[in-house]
Amino acid sequence: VVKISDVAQEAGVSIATVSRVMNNQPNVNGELSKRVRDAAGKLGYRPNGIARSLRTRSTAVITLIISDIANPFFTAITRGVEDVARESGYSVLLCNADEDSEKERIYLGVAEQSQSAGVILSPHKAHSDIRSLRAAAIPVVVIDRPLSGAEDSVLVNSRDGAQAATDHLIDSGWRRPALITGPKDATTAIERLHGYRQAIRAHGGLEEIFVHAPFRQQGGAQAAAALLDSANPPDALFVANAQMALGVLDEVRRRDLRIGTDLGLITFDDAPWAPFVSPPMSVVAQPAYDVGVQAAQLLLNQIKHGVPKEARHVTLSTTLIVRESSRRIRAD
Amino acid sequence: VVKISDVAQEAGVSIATVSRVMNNQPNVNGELSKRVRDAAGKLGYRPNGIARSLRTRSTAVITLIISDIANPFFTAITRGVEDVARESGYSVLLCNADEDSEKERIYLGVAEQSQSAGVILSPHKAHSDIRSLRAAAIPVVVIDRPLSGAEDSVLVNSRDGAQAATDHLIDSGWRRPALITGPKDATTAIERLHGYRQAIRAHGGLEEIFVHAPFRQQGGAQAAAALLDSANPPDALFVANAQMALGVLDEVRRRDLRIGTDLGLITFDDAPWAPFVSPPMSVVAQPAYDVGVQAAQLLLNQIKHGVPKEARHVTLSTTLIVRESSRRIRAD
DNA sequence: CTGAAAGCGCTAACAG
DNA sequence: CTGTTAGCGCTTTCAG
Repeated sequence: VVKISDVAQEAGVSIATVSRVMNNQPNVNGELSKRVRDAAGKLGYRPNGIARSLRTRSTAVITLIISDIANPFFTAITRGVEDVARESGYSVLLCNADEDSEKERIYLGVAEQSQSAGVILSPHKAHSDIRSLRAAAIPVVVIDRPLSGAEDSVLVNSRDGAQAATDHLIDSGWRRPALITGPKDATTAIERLHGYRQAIRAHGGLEEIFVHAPFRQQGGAQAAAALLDSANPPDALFVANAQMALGVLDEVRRRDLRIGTDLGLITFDDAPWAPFVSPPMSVVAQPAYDVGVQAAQLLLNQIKHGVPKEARHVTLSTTLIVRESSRRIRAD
Repeated sequence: VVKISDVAQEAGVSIATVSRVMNNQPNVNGELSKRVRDAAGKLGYRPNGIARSLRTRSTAVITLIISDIANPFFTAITRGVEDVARESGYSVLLCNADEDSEKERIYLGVAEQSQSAGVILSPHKAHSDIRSLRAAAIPVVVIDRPLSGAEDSVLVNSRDGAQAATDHLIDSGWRRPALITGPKDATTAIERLHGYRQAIRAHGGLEEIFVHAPFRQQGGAQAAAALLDSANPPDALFVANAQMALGVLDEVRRRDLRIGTDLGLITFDDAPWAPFVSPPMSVVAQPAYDVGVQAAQLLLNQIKHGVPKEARHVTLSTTLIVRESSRRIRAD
């Protein structure tokens, strides 16, 4: 592998000069500069980023740790952070924690040890351990699920969205709307539950029916099965994310239930396929791309101006998109 | 930040000893070892991975560069890679080249400069430049689209899959099946075109109808529009990936076409939503997870035993899954 | 404007 | 079994 001293020798200058031209610093004689570039080109010199990082204690990459790469919500976020990161010359390294605290811990470790310029984290559980990043003075912004509150965050108001969805189900004439939400220890799952409850309580005489399940297709399927098999099954389902919704759809089909007459359905997240399933799925859409954009901006800001003493929190809103799965069509 | 010498001082030993215990090397007195661990714990010492890498010229991370994070084919691959990488103690850094040669180039650069243990690449175009990785002696395996052939690869036989899909369309009674494939410079797009052509030619008297478009939802929509607006429109569509299929579905709906009577439809990739759209989508499924698994195994093998003189190529097969979108229902 | 030299934090001979 | 020491490849004062 060719290194800086090789180039220096080839060009007949010192390594300091090579370093200067490679970093486009001013104060270099034009002719020398050319000689260095030629030498570098000829030798195929590629600066060693590791060595540079060790010296400068910095890199131009930001680490994005998401909960589940198969979830369209997170992929949309990813695009958002990539778009703004790139504008500022940063690359983004994506880590898929896969709803697993252990994987998350590992990736947090590599982010730290690889001297990431900053990390955007969607914490798996409320007690993800960010301390080592703070100790290493690495900027952090938290997305989707809040952490201690001491760090910048961009969240979306799940609760209101859930309430709106539940209200909509009730207003559409469904009498026993149930909620399939995520695990008990996921903040978003709990927030969605709160919103659902508020709506149920606001209307009188309705029963709260809900079940916790993993934020996965399987989880949705099993939860739906449990609910539908119960003695007094719900007549409508509000599902807490798109992945689970797919599982629910599977279970619904297996039972030959007709959505719209036998069962109402609405889900969180406007997945790309939502308009095309049968019938078109009503959803409460999260501004995922925007979450990514704002998180990246917050992070870049920290990278430039240092970690702020006062954490900034931005909260985005959902929007209810009514298609057909939630409408009630009288069978009679 | 606390470094190795701080720990050494605290524990009253040399930095070499600290290094040894941190790396679980044998030949360390039990008592000293304990003292070091205590000191490290007390001080909150975290080894600096950058420095370590600089010294050892290696890391335990493998870089996976995919073409499009929103494409379920690639997310499935990702899982496969992660599962086997993790078993061997490697982390995987995911880079979304986003069907953009420039982004790909940048990520290739960070993989090299960050001394990645190896990279798995889904090349955007057939002439992606891998040379710097080879120069840096970084193991590479190529997936999905072939490169020069001089590197390990795991591909799937698109051509046969495409042929099978087209045959199926014809056998189902469609008379003017058209293909919507990817860009001209994408190998997979071309392979699928070849397969389509083979099928069309094998049956006599059929016209070849195809259009190239970006491997995106938008691309699918525009291609479908163009085809459907043409003087002599096709009666069936074979779409080259799941993303595009969503766009086609959109266009079909806009025109109020009934799939199954007005139009036959089949697509590459068994996306999670494929069974749930209306009507359930026939697909030719690629063994995506398996592609990831095999690629990771090949890579790990290279990392352990060095780059083989003879490149190994594995080719996986597709499987045709007939659901309803491709069946022809006589309107009369 | 250019070069010499001092490290960044860590590992790995090499002695002891 | 433990410590000393020489770098990994680069950036950056500090002199000249």
